[in-house]
Amino acid sequence: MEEKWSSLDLEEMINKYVSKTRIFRNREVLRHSYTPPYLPHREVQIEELVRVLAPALRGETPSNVLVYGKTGTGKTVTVKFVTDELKRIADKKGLPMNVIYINCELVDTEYRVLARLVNSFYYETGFRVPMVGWPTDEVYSKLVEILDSKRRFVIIVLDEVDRLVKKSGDTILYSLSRINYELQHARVGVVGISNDLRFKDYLDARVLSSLGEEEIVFPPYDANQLADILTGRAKEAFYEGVLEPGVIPLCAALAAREHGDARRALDLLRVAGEIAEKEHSAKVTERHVRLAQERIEFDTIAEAILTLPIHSKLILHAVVILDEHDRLPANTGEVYAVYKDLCDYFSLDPLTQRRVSDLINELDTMGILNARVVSKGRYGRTKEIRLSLPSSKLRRIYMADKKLRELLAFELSKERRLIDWMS
DNA sequence: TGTCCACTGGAAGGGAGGGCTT
DNA sequence: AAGCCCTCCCTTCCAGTGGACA
Repeated sequence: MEEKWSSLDLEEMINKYVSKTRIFRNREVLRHSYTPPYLPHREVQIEELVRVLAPALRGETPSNVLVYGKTGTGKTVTVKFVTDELKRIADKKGLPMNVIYINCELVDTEYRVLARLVNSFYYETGFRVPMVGWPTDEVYSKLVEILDSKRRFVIIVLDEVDRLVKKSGDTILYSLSRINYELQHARVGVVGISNDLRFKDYLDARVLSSLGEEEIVFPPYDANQLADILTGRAKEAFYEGVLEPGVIPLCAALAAREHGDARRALDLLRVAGEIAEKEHSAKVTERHVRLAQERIEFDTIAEAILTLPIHSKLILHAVVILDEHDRLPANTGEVYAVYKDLCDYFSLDPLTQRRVSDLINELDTMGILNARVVSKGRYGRTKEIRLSLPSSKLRRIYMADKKLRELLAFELSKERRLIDWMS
């Protein structure tokens, strides 16, 4: 084996490896899952949170609290930071405390939240609730039973709780916020984290009175604050002198434009570093940041489109076809007609217009389409549908997917018929 | 001023697909 | 195997509607 390696190959390999590690000292620091030891510009919120939750350490019932702020304002990381610390201190004091973190984007029904809560005690009970199958109230009783099996403090963190409520209503919050009344030995505090500032509007007054006892608002970061955050992380993440001076301000400025999203700022910096690394460049430059910006935008949208269910893909493509025949904005009826043709071509049963109307709304929320309800008076009330990005970009994305590529064949064989239909 | 278009979007419910207990 | 239960995706039905037009 060894004799196959010439010293030249080896030297090249070593150089490659060396140059590969020259940019990043530790790129993990730039991921949003990373909890830094210090959170700049969140001192006020940290103190608020401590004030609300710390009573648990004195053996009192902690208040429930709602945490608001847009994405990337540091809500999750701050809550994790504080609860980790509480847990550490509680452990030191020999006080039994559990912190349970649930992201409601994935766990988005009452049943699943309860099941997840029960299952988080698996290590203690050796018991698991299946992800489906049980009556919901039985899971709840089981939870109460497990919680109350001994004296303890439990902090339940529900991240993206607005999603849960929009999808499944607020009964789960109601039961959780009242759960202390059913417990003899244990005490529960709920921390709800919401991206939606109008979240309270969705809540029943009874839930609001107990869950919204305390509120903490996380304002967006401005460009200077973002720059501070990035500077702190960059020290750890990059080797010295690797970043050109304009890089951090540019990342901060771009992210500040995006409602002060620290997550986006970190992504920009990390991806810029990765691009520089791939180019074997010795430095990360502003050009790399611009490339990173482009790539992140493209990747997000491409990912979303490629994972769409087939009918949504067909609907989207119907709009693309209409666009390429200069037929935008189109209304629901027109999109539906082309969509039905596409289904026909693929030998699929078309969905009803009602359902398609909902899927169009979904594509709109994802930012792929732009659908606005308008009234055309005599000619009815409908949606005005446009693409939110050029069809050429969509085509580039299609090429990455084998099945989607078939969509491109559609026009060739059906073009004449479509043109007939349109005139 | 009323009519009427082309839908919208809520409500209810079906049924397939998952999984439980007995 | 039978009898439940939950979720997801979808259909069916339908009252409601903003505004151009007669």
